Amino acid sequence: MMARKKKGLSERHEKILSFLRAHQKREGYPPTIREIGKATSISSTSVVNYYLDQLEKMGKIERQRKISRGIQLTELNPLGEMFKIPVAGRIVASAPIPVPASDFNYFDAESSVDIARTLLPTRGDQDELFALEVDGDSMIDAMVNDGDIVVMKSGGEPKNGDMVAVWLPERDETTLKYFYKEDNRYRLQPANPTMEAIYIDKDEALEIKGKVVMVIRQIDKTII
Amino acid sequence: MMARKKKGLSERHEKILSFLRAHQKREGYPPTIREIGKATSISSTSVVNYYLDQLEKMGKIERQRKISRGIQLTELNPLGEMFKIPVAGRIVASAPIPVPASDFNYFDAESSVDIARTLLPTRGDQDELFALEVDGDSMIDAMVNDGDIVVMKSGGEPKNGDMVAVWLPERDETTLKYFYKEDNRYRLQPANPTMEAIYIDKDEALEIKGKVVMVIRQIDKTII
DNA sequence: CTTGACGAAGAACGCATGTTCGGGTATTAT
DNA sequence: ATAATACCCGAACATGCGTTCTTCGTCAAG
Repeated sequence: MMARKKKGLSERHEKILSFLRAHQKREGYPPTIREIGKATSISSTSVVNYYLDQLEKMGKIERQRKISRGIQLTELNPLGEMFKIPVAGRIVASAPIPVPASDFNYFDAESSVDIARTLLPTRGDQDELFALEVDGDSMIDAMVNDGDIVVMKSGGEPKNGDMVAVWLPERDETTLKYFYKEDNRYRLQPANPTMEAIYIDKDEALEIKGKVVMVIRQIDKTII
Repeated sequence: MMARKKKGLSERHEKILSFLRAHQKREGYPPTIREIGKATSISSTSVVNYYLDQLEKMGKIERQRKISRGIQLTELNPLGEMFKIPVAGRIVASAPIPVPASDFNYFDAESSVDIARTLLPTRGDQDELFALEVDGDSMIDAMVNDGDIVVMKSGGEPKNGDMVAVWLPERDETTLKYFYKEDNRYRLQPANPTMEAIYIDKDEALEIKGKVVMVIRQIDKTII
């Protein structure tokens, strides 16, 4: 008896949208007009169609005319927005980083993490990405803890300000630091601002193993 | 002239599977039998159906009979792989946490992060999840830095060992700590093992705003 | 050679599903 | 009051699309 002419989404719009979400998650494919009708107590397919047209104009959904179940939520990233990144191994301060072979095209599903594309640096070959699990507390000066997952990108020259994983052969040490090239040396700055930078002479060996793109800490890993 | 009776996946099986993957990613809904046929150079729908039946027996796909486009890959987690988590605001040491209203069913696309379900705690209402962006260096003792994104879960009693966001009214302070209930006090343990715990008497006020589920640090946010 | 399983077509059949149309009833504007 | 909207049926219509039936060629075993 009301809720008319109220601009924005009406109750039916909302119900349809949430049904679309639910159905897609539950079944893996979009519903038909009639299914939407049943779920939202709309008896006529034409009314559903009427609302779908409105939702499309509002940009909430996208429709493929003439094809069955051709309805997608624009908000819902059509799966595929995800990137599977292989976990190449563990990273410890006392050992070099296990950089994966350059030709890993398919990887074991067991050892990979899924990251949404929206969280990854846009552009750039994401095939060069790999991940490492941090072993031990030795990276604490980089604000990285035991069990954290470090996503790295191999290849490419590090720019000033990049966080990189470096292997210092003369110290037998792997470390994560912000990288700065200075006149006669490299400055490796810890992420933790309360800690001091270390300096590496230009003639001292230094191997940049990759650029750190992201750090993930899963605190509650409850299974079940 | 060969490839017959070779158990396992034939070339056609592979082609169909990869087309299913591609189509789902590209269009957001499964293809029809005829579309599969066209894409894999199979002229007859019955042949496609023949292979689909085999793939279903092998457990590679799941079919909803009689339903158009009722084909799903089992490999691909049928329940939307990704979870959109609303970013409720920023978290600072000097102010309480902005916990979102309990009835946010739809949220602005602009302020949300996508997290793969595989990285989130299984089970449990994921509707209670929300995210906060860290403002400033004040959470360094929790190994959390400026700009990090903290994913939290509201509701539920904190268990010993959980990392929680607490608001200490008597100190006007928000902090992230591991939570331990001890005899006459609460012990709030920093994530950084080199730092000391703080103790809160049982009669001192303490508000647990949520349980920290995940911390994400995007280091390279390069756009384009 | 015959038989049967397998791979493949093509066409017909029929339910599934999007589209359209004529006809309603409120609410609001003119 | 009349007209203009916005909402809402229900039903017919026209494809879309899964299913099934018939036929055919090939290969391996009996």
